[in-house]
Amino acid sequence: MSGRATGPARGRSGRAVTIRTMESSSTTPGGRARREATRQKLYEAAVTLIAEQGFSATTVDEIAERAGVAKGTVYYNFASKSVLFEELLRHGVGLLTASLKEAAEKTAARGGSKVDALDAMIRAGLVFIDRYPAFTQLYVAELWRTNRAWQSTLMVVRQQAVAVVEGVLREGVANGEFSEEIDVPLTAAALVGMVLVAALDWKSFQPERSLDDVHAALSRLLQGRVSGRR
Amino acid sequence: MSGRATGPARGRSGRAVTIRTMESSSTTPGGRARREATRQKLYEAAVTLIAEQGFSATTVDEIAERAGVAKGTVYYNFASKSVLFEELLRHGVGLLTASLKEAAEKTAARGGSKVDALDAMIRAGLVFIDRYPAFTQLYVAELWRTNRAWQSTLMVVRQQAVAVVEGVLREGVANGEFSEEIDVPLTAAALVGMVLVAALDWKSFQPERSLDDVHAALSRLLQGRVSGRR
DNA sequence: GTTTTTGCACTGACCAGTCAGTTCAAAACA
DNA sequence: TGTTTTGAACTGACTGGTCAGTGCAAAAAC
Repeated sequence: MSGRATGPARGRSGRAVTIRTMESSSTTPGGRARREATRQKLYEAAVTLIAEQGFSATTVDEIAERAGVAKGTVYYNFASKSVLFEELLRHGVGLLTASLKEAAEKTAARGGSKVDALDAMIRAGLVFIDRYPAFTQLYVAELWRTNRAWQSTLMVVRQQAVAVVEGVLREGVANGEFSEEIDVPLTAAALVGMVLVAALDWKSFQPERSLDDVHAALSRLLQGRVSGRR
Repeated sequence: MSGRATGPARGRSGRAVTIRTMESSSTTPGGRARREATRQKLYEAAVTLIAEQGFSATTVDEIAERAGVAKGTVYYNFASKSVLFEELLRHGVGLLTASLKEAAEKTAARGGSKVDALDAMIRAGLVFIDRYPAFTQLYVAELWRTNRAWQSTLMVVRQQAVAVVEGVLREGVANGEFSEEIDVPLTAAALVGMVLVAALDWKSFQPERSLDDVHAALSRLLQGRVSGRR
């Protein structure tokens, strides 16, 4: 409604300094919840679009439109498109890590074995992917890229998640439940990959299958019940 | 011959055309072979750039520059950037599929079990990824995307590769080597994922490890020798 | 009163794809 | 043999369009 009746936009000559109102995520008694809601909407819009098309092919205009928000609002809330994406990554992996940890700890509290813990984490991973398929998709697509701005963010965040699996494997080796010969980092990566790829395939190519079905198949593989009858 | 009977070379706006000093290129193959060589150079340039940056973030100018070729040559050889990429995908997955098939067949000819065949295919997969890490990276990054031009190409090509694994699993079920309860497509996807993710992690985060090391770790997982001592 | 959002015009950089012109190996010719 | 012609392969400046990010005043929310 407003806008631009008077005062021509400044060209190159009068390059005005960007005056961005303070980011300060600190104490904002005013519309803290409101701002948070806007950011959430932007995350949700961005995650699906970027999962479908990739980061570069997704425009800020699209994100704003899908979030039902003005483009200016995107830049009021995030310094740039990349920053929005990085925070999205951090947020998403944070959820996953917490979920994995919880699964491992609950199993331990119940006195379960380490295989049980791994199994519980597989399920937690599947539940996560079931709930946030787009995020998972986007994460996998970006994980092994190099030369991108958010590369370091991604590494940190990846390690947090994998470390949870590695921890359980190491405890299992320590208490004799797992062979001492297993390669912890490699096995952890393989397990994560197994779940990731199986789940993405599930969602992409046979979405009618139930989570329990998929979980059972992966459990069987984990416990070496593939070879050998029954 | 076209134009240029008189005066210096001119572009359309009268700007003088740069006359490049000719590389003598005495060993240049002429005719068809030359074109094929150009396409090969373009594939190689494109595969690494797209693996690093993604499809949309990679420009045709970059690809041409890295291939040591003019931009126009890209469009002389491929209808578009997408077509170049699609042919790259087809070419790469073709190599992988052939390699997996060969591994399975050789094992069968040797009278090996189906687990042996799976193990041989794991190794073949690792060898492939070891040789073409950039292609693998790019493939994984694009596989679960939707709304992209090459979506259908990707599906076809994926199915070719996974089908080889599924075939071995089915044969194993048929001859009683594998449990009848296993879910063939899901298990195949999980196995592929296990190898893919473990290998990409290997290449990205611990490239000093030997292929045998990685293979041993995955073999152990396949044969259920993780839980249980020794 | 302050913070957040809106709406939209605007800029500058970047980029896919085009096309008039150039090169050269091999075929046709002398 | 040497010379001319042909046309597929290649070149790179250029075009038309797209998009991230800016600027700002009014309005809405708090």
